[in-house]
Amino acid sequence: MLTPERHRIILQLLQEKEVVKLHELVEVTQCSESTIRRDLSQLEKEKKLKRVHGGAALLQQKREELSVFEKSTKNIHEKQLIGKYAASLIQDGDCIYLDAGTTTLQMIPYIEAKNIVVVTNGIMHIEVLLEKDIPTYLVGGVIKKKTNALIGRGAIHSLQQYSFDKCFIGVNGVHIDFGYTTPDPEEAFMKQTAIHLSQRAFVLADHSKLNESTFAKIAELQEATMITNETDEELLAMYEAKTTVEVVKS
Amino acid sequence: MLTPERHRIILQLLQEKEVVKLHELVEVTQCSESTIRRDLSQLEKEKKLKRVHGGAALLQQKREELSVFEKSTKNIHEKQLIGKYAASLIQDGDCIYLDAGTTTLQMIPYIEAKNIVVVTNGIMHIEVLLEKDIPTYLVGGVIKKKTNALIGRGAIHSLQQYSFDKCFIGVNGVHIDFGYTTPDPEEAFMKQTAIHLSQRAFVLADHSKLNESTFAKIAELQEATMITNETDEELLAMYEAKTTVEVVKS
DNA sequence: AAAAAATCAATCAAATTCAATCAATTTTAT
DNA sequence: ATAAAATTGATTGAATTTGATTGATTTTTT
Repeated sequence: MLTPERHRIILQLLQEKEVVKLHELVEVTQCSESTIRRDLSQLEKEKKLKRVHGGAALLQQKREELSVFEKSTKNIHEKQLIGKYAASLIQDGDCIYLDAGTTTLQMIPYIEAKNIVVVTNGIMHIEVLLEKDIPTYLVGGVIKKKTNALIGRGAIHSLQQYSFDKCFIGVNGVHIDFGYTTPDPEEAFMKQTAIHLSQRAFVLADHSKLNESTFAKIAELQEATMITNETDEELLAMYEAKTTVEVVKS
Repeated sequence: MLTPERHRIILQLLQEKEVVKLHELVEVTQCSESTIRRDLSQLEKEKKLKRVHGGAALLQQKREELSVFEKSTKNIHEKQLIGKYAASLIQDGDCIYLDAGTTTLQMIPYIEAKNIVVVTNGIMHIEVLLEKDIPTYLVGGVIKKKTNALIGRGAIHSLQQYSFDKCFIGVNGVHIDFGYTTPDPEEAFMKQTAIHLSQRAFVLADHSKLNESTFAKIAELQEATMITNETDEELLAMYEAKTTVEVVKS
């Protein structure tokens, strides 16, 4: 049996069943495990399917991408709620800065305002923004591999070419004494600069970030409006004494 | 049995069965393996079928369903060869500008030089560069959706912060009178600027680009070394009179 | 948490298929 | 009719594909 014939059979079975076991394929094609494994490897490389333990699975373009960044996002549901609310704050004609990070990424699907312009330092954001036909500017700079964010001198310089109606910033820590913090000083400086360039600044922080603090300071609490989903009244009151807090309910 | 008759039989069998083994064809036509092999080679060259190990397969035009990845790769093989050669020109410690586009994208897997820095305006390039742990800077600017390239005033300004040992530029047309050209003036200006910022400039152009010209001029032929895979001696001599040409052999 | 079972990637040698070459034959041009 | 060109089939060693085997990894069961 020729290679393309096996490939055709594999893909066809996959279309019908969504997932297919290696053993089934061995049965159907009457050739060895090794051969099927090699076929699956190749087809995976060609982006025709996704290998899984025990066989292969269909990959739907969009569902696949979603699951990738679903994996990368703990507390996805909360982040989605926060993102949806934050997106509702954007108004027609706004110039927006979207900070890199998974929380701000969640905003994009919910953006409905027309005629806006978005500047971002998040490479992952680009694809989703362009899919929604939102005119997008990317700041220049060095790419931080771990977070796929643009940072550094070049990024700051590039950012300072703009000014914004609103900016949306992700943080790793929110603390009553230490303010908003994040582990990387370079990233912190990026976020700080964006806040200073914006008329209004919003910090997105799900409740796991509250009362936490990390190495590098971004800004004082009062320099930005905090958007969170924490519902504990006592904690809330404490922060509300220092800054504006908007709470998203589930 | 005459050649056209064999060809007709081969194609007809192929239509019916989608794939056909060499041995079947030997049986049916009653001629030698060698003859059938030659037939298959020729029919493949005429784009009537695709040879595979053990026989031949129908080539479906409905590659629409295929991934963006594959669509983006016309002349992939030639581009890979050119890319591989271009990558070999990069030396340890170089500062490189990589223009957006599929040809320069093909270079990245073959880059072996150590301690280099890459600046690019191609968003697609980033993922591959980071995978190879190459420190990467992205220029800022507005994102052109169609080509995933960063262009415009911001991009130019961002680019001018750097200078390069070498730059590698993709073009759409190479013409003895009109020089290097590309359809979008904004992109042309980006490429032009990069060339001016580089000690040495290389233009990557597979042979389908030769003797073509498009709207916006990038540079004169002599402003960059041309890397191509065209082998026609006469054509080659014509270009070599005007600029340095490096030919990649397959 | 440990053991068992299943699945995996990597490697190997055998079998198949391949491209390249050459001489014999057929076709074509003169 | 003769030489040149093209086509053919056989042969060669090289390249590819294949199935089996190995020990490692993952999943399931105990």
